Amino acid sequence: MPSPSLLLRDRGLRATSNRRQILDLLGSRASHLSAAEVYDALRRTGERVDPATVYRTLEVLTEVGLAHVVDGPGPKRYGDGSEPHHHAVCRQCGAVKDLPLRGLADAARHIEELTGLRPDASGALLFHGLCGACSL
Amino acid sequence: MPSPSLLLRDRGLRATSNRRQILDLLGSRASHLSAAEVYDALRRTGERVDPATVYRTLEVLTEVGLAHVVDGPGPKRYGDGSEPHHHAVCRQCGAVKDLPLRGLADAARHIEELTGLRPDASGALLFHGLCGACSL
DNA sequence: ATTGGTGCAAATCCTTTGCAATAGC
DNA sequence: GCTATTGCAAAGGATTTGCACCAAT
Repeated sequence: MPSPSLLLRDRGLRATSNRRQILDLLGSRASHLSAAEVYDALRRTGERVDPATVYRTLEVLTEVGLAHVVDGPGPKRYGDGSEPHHHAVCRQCGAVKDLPLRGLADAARHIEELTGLRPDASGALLFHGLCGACSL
Repeated sequence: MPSPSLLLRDRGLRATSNRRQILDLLGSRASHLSAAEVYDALRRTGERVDPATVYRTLEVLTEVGLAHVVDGPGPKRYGDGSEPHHHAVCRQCGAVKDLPLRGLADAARHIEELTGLRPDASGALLFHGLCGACSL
């Protein structure tokens, strides 16, 4: 795994402290994080950061493929940009789980043929339902 | 197809003018509509409505299964509550297309076994990508 | 030195909520 | 008549933007 600084510079982005830390954070967490959660986590480490920068950084990381977004109820959630994968999202609390399924690639291709919608590089399929905690 | 009034009363909801019109609107449009679009459409017909009522109505219709929500970039989009189906969402403009695919039900079941996430009655799978207009 | 990034503050977009008035049953 | 539903106004959460300063290359 290349260093955060290299990952950034390879895509024409400056390797600032904020960006390196956010990249680290997304890579180290199993769960997906909202912008607010990223902000809180960075501040807890003593980093001087502004919410606006967190939003801008998450956006630019997503654009260059170092992160990915998952839409759902509440705020958007962000995950790292490593291997493409699919997601399961709780319709109530917005929690996101990764789905390491290859099988769905066929379904995705099928959909592309039908609709002309070009699949994302990042996880293309989203599964909606109620997570364990919310279905009690 | 039962009348809007009946659909509503069967679920314990009062059949108000707003609700009937919103229900009609969702049923008559092929595309999915944002709350703002629903509001505009109603006002154009001369109906006296408030945005807050549109939001409340769309929420309650979704709760009782007469409508369904699709999360994506920008505002939430709402569609009718008829047969369960899947969706394709443009990551850029948020446009929603229906996918009348039965085949994906297998994928959904597979995911449920793996994650314990219980599938929605409404379309459970979301496909993300760029629509024709946005990929130019 | 240049230019991309950042903090700060303000603005915007989308949505929810409290409450008195109204309309469905 | 009782109570769900509405309009209005105000608040709230999430995100974006303008701009002067700062820092990575």
